[in-house]
Amino acid sequence: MSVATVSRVLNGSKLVNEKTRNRVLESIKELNYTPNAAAKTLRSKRTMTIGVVVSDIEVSYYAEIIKGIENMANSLHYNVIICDAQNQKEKEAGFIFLLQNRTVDGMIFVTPSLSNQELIALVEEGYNVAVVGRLIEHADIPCIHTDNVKIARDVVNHLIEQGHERIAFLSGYADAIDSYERLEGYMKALRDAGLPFVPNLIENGDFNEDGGHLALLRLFDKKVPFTAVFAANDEMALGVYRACRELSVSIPEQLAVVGVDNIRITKYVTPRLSTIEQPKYTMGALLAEKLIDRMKDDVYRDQRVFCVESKLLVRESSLFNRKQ
Amino acid sequence: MSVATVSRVLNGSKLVNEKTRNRVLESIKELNYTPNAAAKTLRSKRTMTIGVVVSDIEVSYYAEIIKGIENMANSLHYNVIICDAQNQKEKEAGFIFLLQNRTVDGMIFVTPSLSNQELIALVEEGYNVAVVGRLIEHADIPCIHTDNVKIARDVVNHLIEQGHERIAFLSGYADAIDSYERLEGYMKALRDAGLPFVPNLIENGDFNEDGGHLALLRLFDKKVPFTAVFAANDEMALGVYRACRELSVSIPEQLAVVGVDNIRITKYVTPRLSTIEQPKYTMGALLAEKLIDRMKDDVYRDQRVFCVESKLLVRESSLFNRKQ
DNA sequence: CGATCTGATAATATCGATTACAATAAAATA
DNA sequence: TATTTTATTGTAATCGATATTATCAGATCG
Repeated sequence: MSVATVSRVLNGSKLVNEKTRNRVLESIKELNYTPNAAAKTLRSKRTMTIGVVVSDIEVSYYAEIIKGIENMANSLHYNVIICDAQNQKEKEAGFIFLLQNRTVDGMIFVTPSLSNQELIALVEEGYNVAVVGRLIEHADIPCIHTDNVKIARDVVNHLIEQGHERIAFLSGYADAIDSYERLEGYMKALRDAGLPFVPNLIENGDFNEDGGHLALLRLFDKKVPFTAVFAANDEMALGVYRACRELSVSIPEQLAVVGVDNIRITKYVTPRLSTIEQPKYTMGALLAEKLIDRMKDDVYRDQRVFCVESKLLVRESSLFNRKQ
Repeated sequence: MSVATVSRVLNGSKLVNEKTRNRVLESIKELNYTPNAAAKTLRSKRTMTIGVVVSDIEVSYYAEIIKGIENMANSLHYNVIICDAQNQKEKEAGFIFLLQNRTVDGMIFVTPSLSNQELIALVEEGYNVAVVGRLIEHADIPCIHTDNVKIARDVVNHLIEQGHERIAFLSGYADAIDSYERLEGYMKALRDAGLPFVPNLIENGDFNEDGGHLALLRLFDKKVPFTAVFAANDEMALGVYRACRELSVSIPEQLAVVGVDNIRITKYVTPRLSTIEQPKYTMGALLAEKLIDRMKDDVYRDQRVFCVESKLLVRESSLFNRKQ
């Protein structure tokens, strides 16, 4: 029994006699042998690991995506290393370095803060990269994103149907692609309905609760009338709730509120928050699958860009029809 | 410039001439060189990685602990691999196998489902193991836990002060150590206050919302009067809220509710949930520090078991004094 | 019966970093 | 100048698994 034979047995080579194979398997059990991953990796250049960089795992939207990534990867015999930047941009660079260092087989980015340029640079260095939440053109990067324009239109149309005519929009970071696209959808829906676009009804936030809170306070300060708020995500909508509580504004009677993401808390606040449900888990799983796919075989490339469907969930926070 | 010299430079050996060192450093930059982690590990037998097995990362209580682990580990130049069993017991065994396979330098367990026996077995196999949330006697395992008896007493005493005399207790899994110890504290507090212990006021749940919901419904079915509920954790308390909504029982007027853990949602529900705050982040950080400590140096061993302080946060869900 | 082929196994080079030891050059000393 | 020290650098073994090549029975064939 040489090391080679053992290796053959472990890798299911058929060039081993049945008797020898059994003898090897027995010894393996007896000695409680586990192959050394480092040695394997050193030789084969494969870690069977993919690294995931996420800007903040506490954002339940991201957490769900990562769950999808993880389960799919595991079922394909890959392991996942999660790098949580804890909302600190500067940490992300460190994680990328770490992942390069540990030579993961691929990386998935679940973060808005890294630029397309940076991702493309990684690809050019030879890494397998995939990204959630945006569309990168002309690069060999699997992408999964949602139709943000449609999301915004669905929300605004719903509010218009409820009789609202002055609808505020709380954007996220002004430079985030999500913010931009949602603003676009917001404007389109207004235009389609023949409603005026009032720039004063737009406020920027930061996708966090505090940002939503401040943004709404600024909005009230302006004394521009409005009866509904479309928050770029649920966290900001929670900030709106807080502001309304402080100012004794009742939701939905005085102000209708709609968010995006369908995070867990939306079902626990009073009134329950209307929001947009996205197939987060599926997004993660699908992306992981596609990434692993192209790591295996770099000749055949099927679809690279995926756009998933999202759905409006109407709850009490936007159910108060002004038309009647 | 030989490989040895380069290695010496990288490892900060002082056996290198200043000029050579600079020359090496320059080349490293120029070639964009990164040392191969697999080779390093193969040689040194150290991965500079610790594995964390968590029963369910979505439980924000655990998530916070893990954040503490991660930050501390990172600051000590260790990486962390998080293994989320997603509440599936059978997954945990697989993860342990994975961690052995990847030869992490140490493992931290943030899960109630693995038995002490199993953990001790790992230690006997030579792994460095640490555990959150329980106390393991006579084993070389750093532990961090809270004084569950005190937690329960604090809660029950608070309810008694509010004038409650018939206080129900919704336990978690009957066999979980937390359940058992909290029950003990509950009984002690009643006894100390000269109140009777009514076995019918105890119901078992599963530490999840649904379990709390069902447990409370069962409690109501019994027709045993009670004016307050001590839920073994916040998730179960949320289940209580749901049951009360369905049955139009008002909190806190008809029923006072207190939970444990101070998860985020507690501040968003109406009324806000009284609960017990535990220094989750610190627990994680401290445990990681201790584990890494003993991985370095297996001669000196300082304190192995830590018990952290927790604190009652009184909010509206238990603020309705019956004495007046 | 010798030559060729085949199936099974052993030997060995390799991956990249570390490290004990050897080698060399430069400096210090006799 | 010869010799010893010291400082610096190179050589080669090593970690454990894998892939390629070599080896060696038996089987098959002319």
